[in-house]
Amino acid sequence: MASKRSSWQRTHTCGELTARHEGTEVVLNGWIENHRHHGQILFLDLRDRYGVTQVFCDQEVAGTVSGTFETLRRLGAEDVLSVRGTVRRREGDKINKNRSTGEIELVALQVTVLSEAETPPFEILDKAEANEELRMQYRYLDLRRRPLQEAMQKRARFVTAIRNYLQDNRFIDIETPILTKSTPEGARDYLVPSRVHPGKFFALPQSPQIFKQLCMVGGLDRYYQIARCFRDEDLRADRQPEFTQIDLEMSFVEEHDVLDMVEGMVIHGLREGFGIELPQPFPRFDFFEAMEKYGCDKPDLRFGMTLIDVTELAKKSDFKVFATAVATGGTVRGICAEGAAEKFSRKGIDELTAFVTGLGAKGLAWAKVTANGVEGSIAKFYEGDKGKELIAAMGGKPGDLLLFVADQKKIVLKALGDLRLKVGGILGLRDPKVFRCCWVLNFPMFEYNEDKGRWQFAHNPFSAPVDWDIQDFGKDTDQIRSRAYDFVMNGWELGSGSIRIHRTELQARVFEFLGIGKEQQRANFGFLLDAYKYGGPPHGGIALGVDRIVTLALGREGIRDVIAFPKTAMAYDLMAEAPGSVSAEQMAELQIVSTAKPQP
RNA sequence: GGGGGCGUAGCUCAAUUGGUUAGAGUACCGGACUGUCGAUCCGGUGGUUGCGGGUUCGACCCCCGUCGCCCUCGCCA
Repeated sequence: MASKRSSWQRTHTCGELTARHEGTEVVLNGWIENHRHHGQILFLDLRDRYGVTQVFCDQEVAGTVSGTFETLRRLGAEDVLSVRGTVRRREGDKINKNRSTGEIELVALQVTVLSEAETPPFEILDKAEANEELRMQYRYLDLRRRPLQEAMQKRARFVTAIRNYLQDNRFIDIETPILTKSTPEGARDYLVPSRVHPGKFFALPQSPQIFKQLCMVGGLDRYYQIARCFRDEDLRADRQPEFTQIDLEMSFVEEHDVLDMVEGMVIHGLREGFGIELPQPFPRFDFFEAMEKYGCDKPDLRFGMTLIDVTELAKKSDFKVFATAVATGGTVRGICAEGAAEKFSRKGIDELTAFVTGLGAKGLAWAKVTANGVEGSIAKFYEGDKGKELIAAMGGKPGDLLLFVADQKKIVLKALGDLRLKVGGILGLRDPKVFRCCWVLNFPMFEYNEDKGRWQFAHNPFSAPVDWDIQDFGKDTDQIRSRAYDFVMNGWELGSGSIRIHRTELQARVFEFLGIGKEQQRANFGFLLDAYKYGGPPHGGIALGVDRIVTLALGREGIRDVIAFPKTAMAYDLMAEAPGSVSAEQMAELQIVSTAKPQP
């Protein structure tokens, strides 16, 4: 092995040399991170993926090849270097305690300049000082920064752990088409023109959904894929036009089979990938339960402060706002912020009030719990026993802050759900180093689209209803539940799945109910409906967003921070300058004409 | 598609609210320096103030348009 190594090639990495290598002769390769010149001696910090090692050079050291000092003297940041030298132990205050390699340095004997670098457009520092636009344009330089290196390494470790777990559980890694068919439901598709079928287009998959279900019909029994998905919608900090899912599907299962399997997978993946230990089991909430307790369908379980219904108490209240809300069919609910009375001044509460009114609430009623009762905006309506009754209902104790919203239920849940997160954030209860997972089950099957004036899928066209034998989807439509579930961590929706409809007849009736006619069914999903005619097994699965999981696990700002080559919010690749123009010949070959106005 | 923020030296920012030669730190270049570790000290190079137009005696600053980046609502079955 050693004989195959060229003289300039590294024997060690920049992260592994320690005091036990003292006296050995080694070769390191890496980038110059920093250089410090002192006349007769100089120091360099040499960086690679594994760490940073200080290189020392003295004009007069025995064994130094002539010219070594002069070469190092003229080099600068980001030049790529091979250094042969001797490992020397550092003593006393020469030790750098901030580095794993800080107890040694490499005394340079001979150097080879592997590549000289122009002054980079921004400095390669752990803390990103250059703006993100510039860093995306020179992403290959940004990738040299330790936070990105860490993200890429841990992401890979996480994905590998997931693969191992699924492999060990008899899942088969199956590739599904990237060139597939557009379906009008759901997100906007990315399209690819076909040359040999002029005027026809492939679509890039929004997810491998249909194909994984066909894998079940195909008897593959347990499928998984680390799958790239594409959606042409406007972007956010947590959305990219292409993103990665852990996609899986299982045959002959019920909800708990999928949930148990995925729970084990997530625990294994976060442990192996990031050293995170998740508390088990993950609580499982019914959709309506989650809405009632947390005011949202993706509860952040890092703290309590659940929504409490005080409608019964409000009914008999002298406080008109409460009484009126109840009398007009509304509800009154509140949250109890433990020990928060001191932390919110009148001005602070005014800000919370502005926050909830911005969400559609008419106002925010508040009360600080004291030893004697309550004080605050509603105190005069809650003197004596009434106040004690309210405090008891809210589970309050002296020093707590009670916040109430009275309105129609939908508004109350939204306002308090968001307020809970905001107050929790202000009180420091949303620690990014704490991780709490849960499941939300039995989502409504349909939701009413006001604009289009019709019902549509709330989740996924293939999710089975809780009641297999349901006959009429038009009756109490908003009460119909599907066997859909979401995986949630720290208030982020990280995965979504369901038990599927595996019977042609039921699937056809769901489509019909939504006004998707026979012809359209055939055109869009014909092959899936056909497949079920030939024996589709009961099955279900889930897809989890890899980018979001990694972002959360590493405590990063957005998913761009864990994607090697991300795009901007305008779905543009600043580095590759994609999308770009194509030649008239290419357009002609595809029989495509652009109607876009030429850009100056 | 709507709302908000930002755009000044390679990079990060400032410029007394419209005033005369647009500054600082850092990077870079040169010099000094035998123990630094974001070295220090001395000196130097570096500007189409995103772009186009307008108002004004005078514009980084005000107005209109435009481009780009970020956040957000809509959207994302």
